[in-house]
Amino acid sequence: MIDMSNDQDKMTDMQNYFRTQAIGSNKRNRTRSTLIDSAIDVFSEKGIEEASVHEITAIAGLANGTFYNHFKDKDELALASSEAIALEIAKALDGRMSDLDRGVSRVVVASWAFLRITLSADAWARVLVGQYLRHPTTEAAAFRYMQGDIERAVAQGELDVEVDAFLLEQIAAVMMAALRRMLRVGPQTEVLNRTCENILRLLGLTPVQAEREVARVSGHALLESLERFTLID
Amino acid sequence: MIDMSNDQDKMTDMQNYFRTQAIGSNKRNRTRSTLIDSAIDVFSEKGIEEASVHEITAIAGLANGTFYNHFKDKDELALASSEAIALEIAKALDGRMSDLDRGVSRVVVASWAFLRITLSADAWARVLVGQYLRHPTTEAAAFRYMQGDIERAVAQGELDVEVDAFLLEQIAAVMMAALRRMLRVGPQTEVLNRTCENILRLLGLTPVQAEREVARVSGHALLESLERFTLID
Amino acid sequence: MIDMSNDQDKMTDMQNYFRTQAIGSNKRNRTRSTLIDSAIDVFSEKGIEEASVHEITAIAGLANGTFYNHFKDKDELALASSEAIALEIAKALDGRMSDLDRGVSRVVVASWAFLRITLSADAWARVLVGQYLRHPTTEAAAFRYMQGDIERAVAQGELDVEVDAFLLEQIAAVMMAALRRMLRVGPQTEVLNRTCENILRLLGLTPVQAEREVARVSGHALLESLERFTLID
Amino acid sequence: MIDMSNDQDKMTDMQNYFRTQAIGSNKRNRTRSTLIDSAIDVFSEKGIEEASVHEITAIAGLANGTFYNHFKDKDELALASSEAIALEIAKALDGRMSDLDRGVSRVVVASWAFLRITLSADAWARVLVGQYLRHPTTEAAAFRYMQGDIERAVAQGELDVEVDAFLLEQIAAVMMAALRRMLRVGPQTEVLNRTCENILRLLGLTPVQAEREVARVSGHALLESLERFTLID
DNA sequence: GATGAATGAGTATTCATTCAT
DNA sequence: AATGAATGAATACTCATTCAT
Repeated sequence: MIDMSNDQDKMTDMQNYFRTQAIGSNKRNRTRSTLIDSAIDVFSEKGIEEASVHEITAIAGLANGTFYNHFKDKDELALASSEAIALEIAKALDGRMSDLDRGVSRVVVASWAFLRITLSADAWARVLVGQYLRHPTTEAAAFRYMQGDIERAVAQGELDVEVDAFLLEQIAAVMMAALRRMLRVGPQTEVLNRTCENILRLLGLTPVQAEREVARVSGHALLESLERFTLID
Repeated sequence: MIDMSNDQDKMTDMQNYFRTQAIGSNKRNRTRSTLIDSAIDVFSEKGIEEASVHEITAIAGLANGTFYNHFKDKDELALASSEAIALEIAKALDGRMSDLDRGVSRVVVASWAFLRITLSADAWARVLVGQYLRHPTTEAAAFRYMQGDIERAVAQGELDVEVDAFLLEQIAAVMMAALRRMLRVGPQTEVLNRTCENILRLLGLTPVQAEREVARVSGHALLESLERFTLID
Repeated sequence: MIDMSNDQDKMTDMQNYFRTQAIGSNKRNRTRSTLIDSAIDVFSEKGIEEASVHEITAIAGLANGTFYNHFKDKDELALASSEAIALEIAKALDGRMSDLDRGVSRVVVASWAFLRITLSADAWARVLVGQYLRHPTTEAAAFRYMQGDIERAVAQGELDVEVDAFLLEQIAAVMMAALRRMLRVGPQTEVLNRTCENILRLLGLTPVQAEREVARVSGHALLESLERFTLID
Repeated sequence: MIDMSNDQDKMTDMQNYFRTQAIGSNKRNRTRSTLIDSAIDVFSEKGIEEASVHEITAIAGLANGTFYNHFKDKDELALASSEAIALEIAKALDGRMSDLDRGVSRVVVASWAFLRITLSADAWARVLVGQYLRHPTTEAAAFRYMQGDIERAVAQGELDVEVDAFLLEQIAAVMMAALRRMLRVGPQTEVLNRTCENILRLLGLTPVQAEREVARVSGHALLESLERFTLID
């Protein structure tokens, strides 16, 4: 599932990611996926606000009007795009973490991997950030999958925290801020680590504990593998 | 616990805040301030994106073209508005905190007060949040005034942390997330306290220390006074 | 001597000239031609500068935005209009002069006819003049078709002249000046003849030769036919 | 009266030409001249159409409203500017040609000098061309001063031509076309000579005679001096 | 006479959306 | 389902002009 080659072909593949996934599906789904691919392309380049339906359909090689057979408006497409991305990432993480039991470690790995994966495909990151900035709470939902791992850690007696919407929003906020920073300055291990530590601090660990947890995981083969992670494999 | 006595008179005052401040200044400044007042009004109601120059000038009681004698475009006005707000808050805090020496306490008070003050004038909060979501880093600069207090705490040996852009961005992110939440659900002491604690955690305190610091300050007369704080007084 | 029977029916026909030509073509072409007809109408009435896109589309019976499906801006439409006119005139002349061999005579007939035809449709003349005044060199290209006839005359040993851009510009200049005059004072045989003579003088004939060449052609059936020339016939 | 130095200082001088001329005049005249200088500056750079009153007054170092104390609108200023230029050139020529008696030679020298002088100050040329393209007949009046020389030549029996408005317009047209060309490609002796010959051809000389007349004058000290002509001296 | 802030009519241009084909 | 021409509301922005100071 892991692919070490980051060559240009992969980039091309990323631009057709969902369309490729939809091969074999019915025509409606294929067209829909083509639109999402184009949307991610345009959204990431010009921002969601500045993107026009016309440009998206043009890049998709479809007619203007076709868009409206699939989406009510640009907002719906933006939502669908970011959800498709979030789902894809969640699926990838789920597969990889299946044999990881400790809730705290799962939180660290998931956070680290989320940031890392997203940045491997920075068009995806831009869309997630863009959608978050437009509708912070809607998008914070993208992190709700982490809720399960946090609650697992609570049940395991490793975290003492009330898991509520406010907490998830705070976690989403620091992750998104980290993502924005790395979209500007490029991926940085230090930022990845500090962000994970900050999340653990928000979850009630002391700085020392947080650092230890991140260190504990950072030698893990899983994260190593993610260093060269791309979603296409 | 929180005083929400935002009677209409106060609201009216807030809507003319900068114009009132500019009385006695020259005509150019008065008009400019009038535009900022209107902009805050419209921005907070419909969002910066959806606001039209036409509506802003109409509410200001000015001609459309007058806008362009003062601002290049809507972006410049949005920036000017949020900067005017941030400056005003900074000034208010500075005055009140002049006899508070402990850096950590200053950070808590400032954070608490920032959230509290902003919410007393929720139009201001909406503009700050709106501008933050459009230009997160530009606006994060609004929090840079906190940098001094953090560094004071470091110098006093109470914090052990490297104060860099990443840290300030993370703090801004949690504050803004808290602000957004309270703009939705209304001001809540719990959110104010938890947000302050989170900031202290990001600054390297343990959860226990953070809670103690917030508790220590929360009985303080200064915060009490802020309970009924409005900027016009 | 000149037939000015430009009855209203003819005028009406001229106002729909290109639209009429495009009947049978696809919708896109028909709309485009409709816009050109309207543009010629408005341009000739108020000048290219003063014409507004709004007015053009209103007269065309189309929506404002439709314009931008066909032309980037007013300049592009002005260019398209004058080119359509020039092409149409060139086609009309080409057909009529097919059995005229002498280069010099062709130059005279073409010049005379160009001025004459244009004036039969003075809206066309106004557009050509207007576009010429905005972009003299671009529009001078409209006269480049005359280059072939001049070179033919040179090959026939009747003219001794170097045909270069400067020469064509000078010829265009005198023709356009003549056109402007007649747009003010109405068509005049004397102006037509003197302009043709001037062109021949610029081409190197002596005044006597020039006069003789014009006289030689002026009894010609072709010119007679042009006396009552309108493009719809 | 002739100045051989074309250094940058002279350029600066040209930009203040009329203001400098007006030193010693009353304030109203000085302000008016300052406006004309600025107008020539802006008109020549962006074209008359694209120039704004605001920009002209800004460059003049005057307030917006001051403009309207001196001119009704931009058109009036454009006219005043081109007339001021034409008058200045006419004055310069008049002085230099006072001892030249032959009408034909005066026409050649005046034409040659007009083109040459204008190009020495190409901002002037741009304004004259710009104004000509907006109002061809108004500006053609600038050439009416040549009428006297032509009539002198007729009286001397050297030209056999009827001097009427049409003829003057044709001459103006070829001169302006030549000017436009040289504004594009730079001054060229060949263009100067051919233009003068063309004017003589329009005046009824044969090509051979025209060439001889131009050659006759071209060795003349007066033209030689104009090679390095600048208006400031 | 000069100032320059305010005016507001006027225009270009975009773009989501519709609908006949 | 897909097409793509047409729509027209919406908005930004310019700039000549006025007028109180």
